[in-house]
Amino acid sequence: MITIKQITYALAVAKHKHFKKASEACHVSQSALSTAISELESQLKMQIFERDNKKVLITPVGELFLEKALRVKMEVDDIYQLSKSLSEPLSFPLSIGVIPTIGPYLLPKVLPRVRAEFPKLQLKIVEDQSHTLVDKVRRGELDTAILALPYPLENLHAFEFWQEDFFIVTHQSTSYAGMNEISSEQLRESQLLLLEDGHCLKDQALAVCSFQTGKIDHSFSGTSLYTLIEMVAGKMGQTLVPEMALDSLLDKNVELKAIHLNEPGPHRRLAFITRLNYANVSNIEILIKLFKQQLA
Amino acid sequence: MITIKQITYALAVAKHKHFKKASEACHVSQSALSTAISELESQLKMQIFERDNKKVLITPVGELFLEKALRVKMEVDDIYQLSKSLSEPLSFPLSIGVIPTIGPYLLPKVLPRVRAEFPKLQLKIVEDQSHTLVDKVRRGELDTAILALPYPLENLHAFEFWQEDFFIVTHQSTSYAGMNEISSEQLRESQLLLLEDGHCLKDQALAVCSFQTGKIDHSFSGTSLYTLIEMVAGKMGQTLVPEMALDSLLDKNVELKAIHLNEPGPHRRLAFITRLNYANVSNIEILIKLFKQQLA
DNA sequence: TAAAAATACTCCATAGGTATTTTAT
DNA sequence: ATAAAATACCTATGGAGTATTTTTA
Repeated sequence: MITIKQITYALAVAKHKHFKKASEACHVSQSALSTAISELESQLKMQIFERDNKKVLITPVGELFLEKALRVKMEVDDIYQLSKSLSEPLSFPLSIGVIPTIGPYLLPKVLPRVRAEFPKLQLKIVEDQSHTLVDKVRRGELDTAILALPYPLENLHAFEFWQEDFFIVTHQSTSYAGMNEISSEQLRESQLLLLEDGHCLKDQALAVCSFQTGKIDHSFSGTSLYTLIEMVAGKMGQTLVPEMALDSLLDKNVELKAIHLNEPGPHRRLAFITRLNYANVSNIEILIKLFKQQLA
Repeated sequence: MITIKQITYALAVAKHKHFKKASEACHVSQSALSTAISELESQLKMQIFERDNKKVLITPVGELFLEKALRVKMEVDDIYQLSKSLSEPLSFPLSIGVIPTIGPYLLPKVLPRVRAEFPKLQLKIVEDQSHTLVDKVRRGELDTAILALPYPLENLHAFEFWQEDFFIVTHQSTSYAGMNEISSEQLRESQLLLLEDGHCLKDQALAVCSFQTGKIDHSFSGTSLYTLIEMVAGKMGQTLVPEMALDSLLDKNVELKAIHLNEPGPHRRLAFITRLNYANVSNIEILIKLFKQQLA
């Protein structure tokens, strides 16, 4: 099997038309280069160079060989180039999954900064529900995904980077509207509007308001937080949204009021998940650092 | 420096998604392949595969690497292909120089056969005078050249393949026209028409008719045998042509007569010349065999 | 005779093999 | 417990160096 080294040496000889000069350019002895070329020629059963003590000529087949050899060399150089560019962090494609109750609110806050800091980074964002994202991460279709915990994760790493409380969004006309804090207990009698099945936010909301099962009208489950907010504006009940979503959801609905849900502990924790042996944890860590800075 | 072997192994792993199967495909042990991949990854400072005891995944950078690696592999395969095709003789480009007093008469006789026998052969034919061709062969611009000997050749191989006599072409109206043989002595009084300086045929003709110098009118030197024949047809004198040129020169000039020049020994010997260390002498020998068959 | 490539010879790095260990399911 | 990759360890090949020889212009 021929080697890249042989090819490199052959190209040097072709360039310098001189074995000694070529060997110096390759930082090896004349002997080493000479035997490498001989070996190459005998392996390929072709004479690439015609040489005597005065000149080095390239044979017609040598010309053909060198043409191909040069292309090999360039491709190999490309590989080294790739390797080098990777020593710079986040300079290669990264695919990130994100759930619908995080993506639209988190990414606009953080991605501009990411793009500014790592202009070479090619980001592929996939929005889907947690279970789909977990599958994709497991199968290697995604490098990582941003989920809201608690969520059952087996054999995956979770890199938590943020935590937040829930807020109850209600209409100004309800009796809750004057409150600044509310407990789940106080919501016992209210109509809670939730996302449809599959959204982890629904399960997390139910977990926080564990008493609620009877009071939830599943016929009103929404497909996104925006639709839920529209329903709240239509006085059909209350809903529960994560803190980071408040700004974009409420900015033009002046008749709506967000009330902090006063329950012990954070309600959801945001985390990057990866396979246990994912290659570029360091990049995730860099992203997390940036995310924290932007969210603060 | 990474090796083609490492690249081959990596491509096999990417294909089989399994180290053991890949190692079998490469006819090496799992251990050898495993260490080769590790070494490749550490040299490139990138993780190409993510592996555990159940699965092998390709990392995003691995994907980039493998893309380039595949191109390298294909180019290298091309080189092996080239090597293989060379084991078939005359399957690669060959440049041949030929002098004007040989080319137009010899090549139409032999090249059709050559093309039939070696359809892959790409022939580049250069027509020029001997001294130019010798230079080009020496500099490696031509693989070989077909010359007429005697000709001074230093440090070149001559592969003689044919020899022929000269004929005197004269007009039917001259006193020579009835003869079948003629000696140079009998030409002493005739007006010889020769090619201009630089054509070896002129020198060879002079050598055969060594006495002639006084009787040659250099103001009539021609640029090709065809022009000389036209001058003979115009009754301006006689000329001397090699045997192989007779057919095409005389076929429509019924008023001309060719007379064998009766001098001891062949008048010119045709030979391929090459550099002493030319790579593909075997191909020249194959050509010579074909040429002889076709000329006989 | 001189300049250049080839060769002889030695040494060391490394590729490859077998056997074993580690690891995660 | 099992399947798979990693590792330890040994061997042998081959690549690289220095010194020398061959070659031919």
